[in-house]
Amino acid sequence: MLDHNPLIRKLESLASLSVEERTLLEQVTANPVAVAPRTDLIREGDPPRGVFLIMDGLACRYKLLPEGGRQVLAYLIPGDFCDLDVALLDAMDHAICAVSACRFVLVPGDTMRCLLDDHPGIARALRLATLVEAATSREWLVNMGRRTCDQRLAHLLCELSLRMDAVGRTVTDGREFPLTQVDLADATGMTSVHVNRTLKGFREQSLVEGSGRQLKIMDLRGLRALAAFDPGYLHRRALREAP
Amino acid sequence: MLDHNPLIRKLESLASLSVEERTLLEQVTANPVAVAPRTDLIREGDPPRGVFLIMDGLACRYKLLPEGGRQVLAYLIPGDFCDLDVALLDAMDHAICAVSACRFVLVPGDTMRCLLDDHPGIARALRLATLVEAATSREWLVNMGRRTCDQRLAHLLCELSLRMDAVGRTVTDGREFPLTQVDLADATGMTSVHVNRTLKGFREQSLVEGSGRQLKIMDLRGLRALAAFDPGYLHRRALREAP
DNA sequence: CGATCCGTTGACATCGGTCAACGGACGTGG
DNA sequence: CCACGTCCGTTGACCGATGTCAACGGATCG
Repeated sequence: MLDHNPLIRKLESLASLSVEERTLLEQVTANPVAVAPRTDLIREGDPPRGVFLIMDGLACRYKLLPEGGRQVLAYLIPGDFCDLDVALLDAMDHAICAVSACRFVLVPGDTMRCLLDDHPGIARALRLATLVEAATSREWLVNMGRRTCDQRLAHLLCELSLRMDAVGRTVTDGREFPLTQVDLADATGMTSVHVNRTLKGFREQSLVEGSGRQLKIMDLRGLRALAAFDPGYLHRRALREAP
Repeated sequence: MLDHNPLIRKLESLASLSVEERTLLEQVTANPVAVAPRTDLIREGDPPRGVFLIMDGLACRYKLLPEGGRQVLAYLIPGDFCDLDVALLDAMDHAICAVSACRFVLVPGDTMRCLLDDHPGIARALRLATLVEAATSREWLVNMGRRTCDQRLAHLLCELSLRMDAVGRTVTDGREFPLTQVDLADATGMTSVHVNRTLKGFREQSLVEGSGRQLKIMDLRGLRALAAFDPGYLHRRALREAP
């Protein structure tokens, strides 16, 4: 019963949807836009134009620093969306960028209001998903504040592989890993040089194989142990007893 | 026209409320509960019992690590509340603790639903406040990932002083600073030893005076410059041109 | 064919953590 | 009222994890 539509698949894992609700979601997501890797969907300071909904590929939220650095704040995978109520703000406080080639839908504020106000099942699932994103953001904070670089990187890999697997888009099997070492560094508060060294260490411990687009997780248990990864914050019962 | 009720004061700064809406909020917040410093309002793993609404004092969200560390995820000041939709989750993924003596209200799920569904002005303001909290959480991520310890600590002090001032509860005037150096360390991913050294540096540069409960910000501009503090993420127009 | 991006590696510097000790403030119980 | 324990702030000595700088090679693309 796994839907091919990542949004519906994700929402069904969080709440049950009626047939009409599913149909409505199909309609809303019917005509995604494709963009090339490294395309900004929206930049910091821009007025929000609606809710971005990722249908395919990998995107990220990020902020640039005056001194030139970049901090990745979250990865958005198929089925993810940016804040439901962005329309209430007059300016984005961060940017959203396609990391790999992406397909996405831009849902206008009116449509969102309709989804949220007139469709309790959808509203419930969307709000739940938002809570999970907030929890993920908090977990990243723990990661940055209290873990070593080894652990941070391992944690990110665990989270990414788990979330991607959950929408049927495995990326850590050695064929299509979408992140460069610079991306990993910007997400974990590390240097790309140190990401490289850390991955080398992982390879020596047989935790991963390959590198670049061929990165492959060989020992998920090992990575999880290293990172003290506890998937509870993702609030997916199905994931708690995942391998 | 500044209300004494911190919730109403905060929400009025985000959206306009009708007279009935204000009255309703007065009712909801009429009987706060007082707790001693260092009391947990709710712990990680507990089922949510409603929405906590801070009326007085300072609280924080935090997580404990298996290895024994603690990461503070956010500070909640008067007028702040935890996630509006927590009722949808079956377990808290983090804890909430009173840092100083606090007064708070626990708003039941039903009451929240009523506030959100039947009172558009309140709903709008509450959702906006939630977006600001998410933005703050992201800014903390930037802080942890891309700034030096000096900057991190300065940034936290700037944010705290700005937010507290906005609800009329100045804490950085040398009389009632509520955080210990351990608290500051747990929030910034530092060691309390290093917080101490960093504050000493701030004193030597005349950025602050005193320490402990007497910490006093002497040169807010200097701290802001050091931290590259840009209050835009707080989305308060009134704050952008603050001193 | 040159430019560019990305991964890789080595040498070196340093920020910030660890460990340890101490003293003052405060509260509590005898 | 005193003695003690505890929490918090403070400081010094030490060291290791991680950043910085620099160079190089392979892949990809126009």
